[in-house]
Amino acid sequence: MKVLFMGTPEFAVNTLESIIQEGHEVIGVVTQPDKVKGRGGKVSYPAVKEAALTHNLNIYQPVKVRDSRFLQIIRELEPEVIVVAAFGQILPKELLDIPPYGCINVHASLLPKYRGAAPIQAAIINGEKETGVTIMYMDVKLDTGDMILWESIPISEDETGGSLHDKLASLGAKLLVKALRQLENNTAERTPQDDSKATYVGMLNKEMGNIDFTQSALSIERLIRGLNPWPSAYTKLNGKTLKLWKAKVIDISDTGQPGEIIEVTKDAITVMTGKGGLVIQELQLEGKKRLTCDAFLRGYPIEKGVVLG
RNA sequence: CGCGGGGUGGAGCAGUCUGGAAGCUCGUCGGGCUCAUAACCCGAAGGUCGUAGGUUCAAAUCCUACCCCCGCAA
Repeated sequence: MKVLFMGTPEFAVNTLESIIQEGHEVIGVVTQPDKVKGRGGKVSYPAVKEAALTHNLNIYQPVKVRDSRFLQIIRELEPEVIVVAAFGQILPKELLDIPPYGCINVHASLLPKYRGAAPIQAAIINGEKETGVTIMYMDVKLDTGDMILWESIPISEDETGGSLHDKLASLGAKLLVKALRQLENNTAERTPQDDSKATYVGMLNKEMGNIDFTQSALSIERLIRGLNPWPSAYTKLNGKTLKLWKAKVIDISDTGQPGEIIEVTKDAITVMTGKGGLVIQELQLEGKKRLTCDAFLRGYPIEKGVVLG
């Protein structure tokens, strides 16, 4: 099929590659404009653009896809189907109506749960036992379209946002290709979402990683995993940002205030929370590398009684 | 030219301001103690102090350029 692909970050790359491998004709790749990123204000390309470049595909980077000139360009490409994966812009109805087979989307959750921008991390943070990927037809509202295919995977005890992202990205690619086949054969089904069960999650931002130690150790631990590797969960130690990368919940009775370091051994720091204790196993001080707790303590002695936050 | 921290035996750090013998906490190896140990005691190996120049009698330390890692911002 003649496919127009729309996507931006790493998550979408798997899907793009799979479509190419499957032998479809990718007539164009639409991605977000280049942005100034990184230290020193260097310009970097979206991951999808990098991939598109290596395959010599036509690349479009409209600031707004709803721009009429851009819509005209798309019409002239005459795509049979538009595949969208983590693109980052809302598609207007005029665009959705262009391809005869419609616009289909790869979404990293089991819809109607976790509609929106950061479903992968949300599933971990909320302590879900499983999550998955849904392939659906797009409509004008956000992630509300009829579903074609979905598949679930379990969330393991040590799952991080990064590890789950990778799993779902490859699962999503697999399912999307399968859905394309069904579209071609006219065997794709439409299952409406149960809107009454819908939940929404917003974009990830730095602020949500600021650890509130009055929360339970359980939910803090999930936050740490969910926001790993980005934007990461953090607190403050002696005025400096301290990122927490790995921790373990322990059941202890109340001693000390939330955020207080109640025990320091040679290779672990235990912090009091609103409910239970949190044993920090891996952390990173501002300007420093990510370290295991024992390595950190060798060069940065910490006293019991110090309060984080 | 976005702001800032840093690169010192295998790990994490001190030492740099005020040039003058390579240090600390661990790890590793050997020995001892012990019923035993991740504990304790004794000893040993292991370093181009990011790279290249410069200043100096003398540079981890001062000057110049470059490379790499990291936090913020985006």
